[in-house]
Amino acid sequence: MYDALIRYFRSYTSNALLGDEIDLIQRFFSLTKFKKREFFLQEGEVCTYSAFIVKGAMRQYTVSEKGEEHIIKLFIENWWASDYESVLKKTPSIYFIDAWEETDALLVAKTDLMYLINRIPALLEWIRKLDNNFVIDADRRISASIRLSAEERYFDLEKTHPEFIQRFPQHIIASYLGINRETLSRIRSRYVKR
Amino acid sequence: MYDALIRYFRSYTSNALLGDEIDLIQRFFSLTKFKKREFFLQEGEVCTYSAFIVKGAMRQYTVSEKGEEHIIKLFIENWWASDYESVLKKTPSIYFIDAWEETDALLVAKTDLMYLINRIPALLEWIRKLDNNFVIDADRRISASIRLSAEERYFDLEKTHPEFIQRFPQHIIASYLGINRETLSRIRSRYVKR
DNA sequence: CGCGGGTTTGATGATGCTCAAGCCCGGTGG
DNA sequence: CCACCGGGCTTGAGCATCATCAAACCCGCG
Repeated sequence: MYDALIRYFRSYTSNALLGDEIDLIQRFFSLTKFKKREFFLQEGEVCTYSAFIVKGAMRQYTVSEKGEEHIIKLFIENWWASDYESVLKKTPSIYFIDAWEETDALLVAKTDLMYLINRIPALLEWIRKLDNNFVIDADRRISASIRLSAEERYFDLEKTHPEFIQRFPQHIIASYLGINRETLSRIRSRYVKR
Repeated sequence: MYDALIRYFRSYTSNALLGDEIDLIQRFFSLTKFKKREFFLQEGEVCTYSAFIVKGAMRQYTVSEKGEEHIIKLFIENWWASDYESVLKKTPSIYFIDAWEETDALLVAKTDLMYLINRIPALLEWIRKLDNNFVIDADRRISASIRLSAEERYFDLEKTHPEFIQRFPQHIIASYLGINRETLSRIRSRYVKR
């Protein structure tokens, strides 16, 4: 179970991970299973953990007064589910995070993760690269939302994250793109015809 | 001139900045002035510098085939103008960055900045916090673009970045929000009436 | 067989875009 | 001092895109 995590860390870093460092890491991460629709985080809570997904898929979303879900992130294997803002600023989250599929995750408390990063050079290298990737990904999505139409954003997602389109039902993808299910259905039907 | 930069770094870090560290920093940052509309980066170039804005304002945007500008970022005093993705991945940028106002900036090469971060603990602390802020800001904007209408996004910006609204003309703000100038004009006129 | 979750299709309407014209205001030059 | 110009803002008419509401369909599963 922890192998996946260690392999993941190694893939990010040129620094070696030593045996006792691996032990230390294992001590602070605890395996947790989520059933479908089980919450990892609910609106109003302060998020204090990050979840590394070993197997499964989760989603992060808001619920409007009218009860509409707006999905702002999707997570699958080797991703981290967490509300960054809430964790870092210790403020109540405006999001829900739940499991879309049955999910095995390794949870780590923020304070423990900080400790590990300070103590293990490989993890410092990892977190810096991860943060960079987050920024690049986020910038791309912002840029897409400003420049592209609904249709173009769908095809952009097909290029940048085909794994999402295979894995999640269409109405989830639609919400993630900020359009509604019927519109996405029509966009797709326009192109299936040829 | 360098005072602003040093003060800025200090505001981010609990680690002290020593005299010889300050000397080192000054050696790698060079003062550059930009006239209005002068480019810091053009589409197709690889971005190798970051610009700390001491005084002035810059913008980052794409130009579509039809010649429309889509502004994806605005920078003012104490911000960093740079194409993160191009810098980190060494890929040609899809963006232009130019000065909107006359601007004094301190430029640093990516490799020099890396060197400084490795050498000066206060700067490591700074860059980590900065990256975190970038992620939080970007997430907020993504979330806004999915959840909110054009009108709501404008009022959201009024809350989160009132300094932009005062500082930039309306058509720039409209582009930054991903709506067009006429629409923003109408949104505002609806509310001035009371 | 019936149910639940997901997708599709159609009719209608709101939101925001396009194109076109006019206005406002500060700066420049005759 | 006035005329003109450019940049920015506003307003209107018509249109495209996307959302909403409603209904039907599809399919895997108990």
